[in-house]
Amino acid sequence: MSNTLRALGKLREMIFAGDLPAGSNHLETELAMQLNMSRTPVREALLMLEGQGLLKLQPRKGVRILPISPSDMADIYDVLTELESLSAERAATAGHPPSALAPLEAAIDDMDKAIAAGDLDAWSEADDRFHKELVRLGGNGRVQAIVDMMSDQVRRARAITLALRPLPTKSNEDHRKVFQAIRDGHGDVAGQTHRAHRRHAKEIIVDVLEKHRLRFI
Amino acid sequence: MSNTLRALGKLREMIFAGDLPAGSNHLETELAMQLNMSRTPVREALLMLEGQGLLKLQPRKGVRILPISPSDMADIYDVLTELESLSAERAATAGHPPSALAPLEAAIDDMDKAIAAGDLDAWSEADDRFHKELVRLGGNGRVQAIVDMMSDQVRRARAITLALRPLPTKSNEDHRKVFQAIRDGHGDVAGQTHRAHRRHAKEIIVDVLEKHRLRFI
DNA sequence: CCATACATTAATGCATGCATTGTAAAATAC
DNA sequence: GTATTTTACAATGCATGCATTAATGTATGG
Repeated sequence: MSNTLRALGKLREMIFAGDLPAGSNHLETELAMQLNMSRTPVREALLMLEGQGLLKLQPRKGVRILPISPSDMADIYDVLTELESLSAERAATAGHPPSALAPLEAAIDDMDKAIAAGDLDAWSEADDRFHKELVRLGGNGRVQAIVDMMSDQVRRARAITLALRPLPTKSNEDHRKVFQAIRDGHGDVAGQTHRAHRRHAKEIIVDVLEKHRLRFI
Repeated sequence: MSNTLRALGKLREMIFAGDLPAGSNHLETELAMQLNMSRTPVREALLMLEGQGLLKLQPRKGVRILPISPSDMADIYDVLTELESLSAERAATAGHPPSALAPLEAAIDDMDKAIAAGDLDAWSEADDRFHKELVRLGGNGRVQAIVDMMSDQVRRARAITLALRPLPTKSNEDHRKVFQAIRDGHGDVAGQTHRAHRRHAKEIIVDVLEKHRLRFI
């Protein structure tokens, strides 16, 4: 495995773990020291991460880890809403055999269990799985790539927002409705239900972020 | 201006101009020679272009310019459809002053003129302008970035498809309907009209690509 | 004659060093 | 004391060179 890829992974971890907090600046040389390699592979990794919107290379000022404002989060949620809803619609009309939908249902079941147990981490993991599986079933590779990228950004915010908002006990009813629509081949229903669900979730998240003045995440 | 950015621009031009045809492979060293700079900035530009989905770095085989299959084009159109329709909806409810909508209407007028004159290039340019302006009015920066990226890929295909399909004389009626809905603040109408318009356009393009067996673009 | 193993070649991954340039600090003038 | 100019420093952009490694061709054995 190449050093560039190692640097890419490590830097992502460091960003998500908060070792490189949003808004902070870091010099290429320092990062290379920390990662124990030369500047070249680090620089290459940084260019990729810049393309993914996680940071910005600012000559002579170091790389700036980009903060996510409530308005950014609203933009991201809007993109996710549309692309996931499209995926739900396509998943419903793609003619997937019932067995292909099992992972989706499993994710919903796991969310129910996590809610019953009050386990935020488990819920969060199962929710990720649900959305990822939904998009996979949609069958559009570009949608998957975009959603993956945006989900990364949301994940940075969720660690904070999860603790600040009520456990989403009701949201799983929506997930189940979407699942049933997909299973029954009702594309329009699947898409519209998911869109409504997501637009509602967006309101809640953005509200939380604004109330707590969480400008930096 | 940095060599990396120059390389980025030049390589893009070369791809769109067909100097680097889809499916072809090129060595870093050769590209560096052609661009009259060292491998480092070329390599950095190539990494960015890889992130944008225009090519793939294949160790020991050179960079491969990615072809776009009809199925790829279908995927891209689906993404554009959803994100542009969202933009139309948001543009309608954003409370833009009428003056802000002038460029949009101008683009539509120019398309009418181009159709009347049978000028394919002028129509293509005005159509680009319409879509770009629509997304700008939608006010979501991430949507703009994604649409820009995907539009690049469509542009590679259009040079071919434009000559193969009938002049889209009817499509401008749809554009005008979308414009009116935005002007009148009817978000739902704007979004749904644009979505229907785009889904129709997708069918035509994908049909053309498949009929002509245009696997590589 | 075919398959497998080895050798050769060349492209890439990466380290390193240097020139450029932006920034900040210091000094000078007002 | 403040503002402006100059100077010095240091981070980056990029060229270069080397080691690694994969692909191709060759040779040998079955």
